[in-house]
Amino acid sequence: MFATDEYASLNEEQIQQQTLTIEQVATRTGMTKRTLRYYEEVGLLFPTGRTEGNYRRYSEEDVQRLGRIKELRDLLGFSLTDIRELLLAEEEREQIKVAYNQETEVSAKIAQLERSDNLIRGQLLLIDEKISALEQMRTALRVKLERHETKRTLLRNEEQL
Amino acid sequence: MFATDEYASLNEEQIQQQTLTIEQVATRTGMTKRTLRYYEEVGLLFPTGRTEGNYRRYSEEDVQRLGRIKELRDLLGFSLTDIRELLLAEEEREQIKVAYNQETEVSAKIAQLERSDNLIRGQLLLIDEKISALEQMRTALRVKLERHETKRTLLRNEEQL
DNA sequence: TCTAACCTTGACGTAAACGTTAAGGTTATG
DNA sequence: CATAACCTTAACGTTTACGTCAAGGTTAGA
Repeated sequence: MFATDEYASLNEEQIQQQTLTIEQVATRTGMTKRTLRYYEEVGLLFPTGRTEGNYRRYSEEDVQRLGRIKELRDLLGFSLTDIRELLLAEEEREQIKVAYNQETEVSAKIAQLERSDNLIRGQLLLIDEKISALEQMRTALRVKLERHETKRTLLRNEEQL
Repeated sequence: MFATDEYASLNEEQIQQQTLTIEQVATRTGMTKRTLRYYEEVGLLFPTGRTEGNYRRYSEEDVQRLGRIKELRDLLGFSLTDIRELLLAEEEREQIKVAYNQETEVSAKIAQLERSDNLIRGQLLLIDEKISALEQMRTALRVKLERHETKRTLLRNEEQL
């Protein structure tokens, strides 16, 4: 009764303190305001709310999601379309989870889990592929460093003579 | 005397068998001819030779390099500009290696190695960053799979009752 | 030597991912 | 309540990484 009414007890001003303007989100995430609007345009991130005057208001969750998006974009080089699908897959899993919790029959519950697992395994394949390619590159570079180290040791011995 | 004249003993036809047309390279690498021409335009890959009539002729090395480029582009999501710089850094290391071999003074040789190492370490940082981001994602997904496995076991036990 | 099947260099087109005004509405603050 | 500072949508501009003709030259094979 107390926990569930947690938000109902907040007034306007307090609610506004919970949310962020587009400017605040932009500086916090290192993205531009244009980018945030664009991401909404292409269905990547809809801010949680809008003010009376139609100003965007972002929640902490929104900021989290933006972080995810940036990671997928910058570090992993996914296209925005790819990212949207990845995040959609996650949301789909969330839905499956809800359905799972509401399901009473055990065999149906197990089936939901299987469906979810398939989505996860698809993503794991993508990731594994990238990781092994990167590890190969890393190994190659490390081998070069080691060879240089060996050469340096030889040179220093030579110097001693 | 035999090994150094290896290529001089080949006639026109045999040389042509060593090289590949743009079409052949395209099919082999899974890229389009347009892409190959574009990569030359932006300074990413210059085919080893040209025929009398100005047709591009690619060597096996060229194909290797294209493979590298494709990997960096598709798997790691680097831009063509990034890739050009990465490959340039590698070529720079090659140059340092040559200078290194021609250098007689030990301290200078060691300095060359250091220069080369710095380039390598820069690339390693980039790669490590990407790998750890990917590993985090992988771990998160695997944890989910395990949780599902646990749930399944519980459900099956429940069924037995 | 002739011709079909290649290749060449322009040059214009396109999708993705934003950048940049422009014209006007909203909000916060003295 | 005025107004500076912020926000909105709309619309056109830009860069990257190619796709797609077009007009003409080259090559390989009968």
